[in-house]
Amino acid sequence: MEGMPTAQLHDTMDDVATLEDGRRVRGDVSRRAVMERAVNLASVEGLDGLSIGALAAESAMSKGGIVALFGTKEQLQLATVEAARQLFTETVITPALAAPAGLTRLRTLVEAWLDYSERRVFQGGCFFAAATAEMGTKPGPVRDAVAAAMDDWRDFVAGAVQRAIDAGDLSATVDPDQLAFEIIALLDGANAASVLRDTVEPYSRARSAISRLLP
Amino acid sequence: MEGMPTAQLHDTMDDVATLEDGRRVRGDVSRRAVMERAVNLASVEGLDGLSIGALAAESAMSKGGIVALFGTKEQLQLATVEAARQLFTETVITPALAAPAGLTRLRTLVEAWLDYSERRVFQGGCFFAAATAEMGTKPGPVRDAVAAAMDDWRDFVAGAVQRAIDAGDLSATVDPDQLAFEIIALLDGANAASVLRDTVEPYSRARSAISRLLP
DNA sequence: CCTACCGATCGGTAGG
DNA sequence: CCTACCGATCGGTAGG
Repeated sequence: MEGMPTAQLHDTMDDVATLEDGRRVRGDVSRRAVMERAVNLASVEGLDGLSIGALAAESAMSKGGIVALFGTKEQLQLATVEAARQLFTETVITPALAAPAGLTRLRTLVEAWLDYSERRVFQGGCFFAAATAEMGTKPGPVRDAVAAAMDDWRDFVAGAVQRAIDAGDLSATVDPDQLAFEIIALLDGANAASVLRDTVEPYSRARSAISRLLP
Repeated sequence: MEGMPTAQLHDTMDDVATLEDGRRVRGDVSRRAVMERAVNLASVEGLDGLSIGALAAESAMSKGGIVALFGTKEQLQLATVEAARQLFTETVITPALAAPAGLTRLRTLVEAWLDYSERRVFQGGCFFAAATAEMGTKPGPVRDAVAAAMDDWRDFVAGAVQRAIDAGDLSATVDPDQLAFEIIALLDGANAASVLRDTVEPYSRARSAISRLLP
């Protein structure tokens, strides 16, 4: 490992499969296994509540091992946000992109999101709703990473609306950013109410409100 | 508002020290001074991030002093939720009750809430939005207290919608619980986006969406 | 990846 | 309300 800023490189590279000394490869496998726990722990305890010691215990690993894999706590938090972003993309974005652009894609997107929240893909409900509330008031790289992920998500929804307008499915008078704001607010409202009260009823309310917006 | 706590009456009293149980009176004064800090600390750091030591430092008091005033950390958290509830009521509910029942009251309620969030009555934005996201996944008395406060709020909004229906301002086909859900989701969505990105633009989006719902 | 250890802070108690 | 103190846990380092 001498001279190689391993932890930094890993932040931007997932698949470093073949290396001569083998340690990097095992590191990647370990990283992925630990990340699965980290992402769920953080969705319940928060990104600040995600402690190195607790993560080590849940991963059957020593604290030193976690530190060796991820570096500082802030680097661990950033890796966790990135892992959550990837899981969110696979679960929500990918199914929507498989549907034809227009109203069909928008409806698929909404259903995929509601399903993602209701199925508790993250143990504590939507990871990013929790991270937004927690980090919104705490300036720094972690907040910036969460904000960037939320910007991407909002832009994706607004883009899907624009495509629906282009396809003639929605009126040209619709403001994509405005509609995206409303859809996201209703989705997040359902997630928050469902997690707090442990009911699925809010998902019906969100579905009903959004279907009025997407005629 | 009949159940006004006696603590608030001391505000206008000059000579509290002359009461026979002098320690209790000084305790009440201290409690309210500390609570002002606690509520803001918790809105930024979260209810779990609200530590006895940090609160003591911000209050120019010893840790032992905080413990003597509030007891365990859980009791401190419960007192903080209750103090936040009172401040929310004064800031949002009271102005709405001063307006005539019906659409006018509903619009006043929405404006009071948006103003409450934008003015950062709590340092970290809406206290209850943060508390909902944080405690929703952590069963216990504190989560129950947050959920009860949110239930009261939702019922109040739904009640205001029902009054507007009764007054003939809204169609009798409107479902008060559904409309309350949508209004609250849009308000919370504006709060979350504003805190995360440090913009006021989301408030305009919420205003525009809600005014479509309240014709 | 481990053990062993560091200073700081956590919630809470004892005694005044 | 204070000081003094408790065991546990925090993030992180050293050395292997």
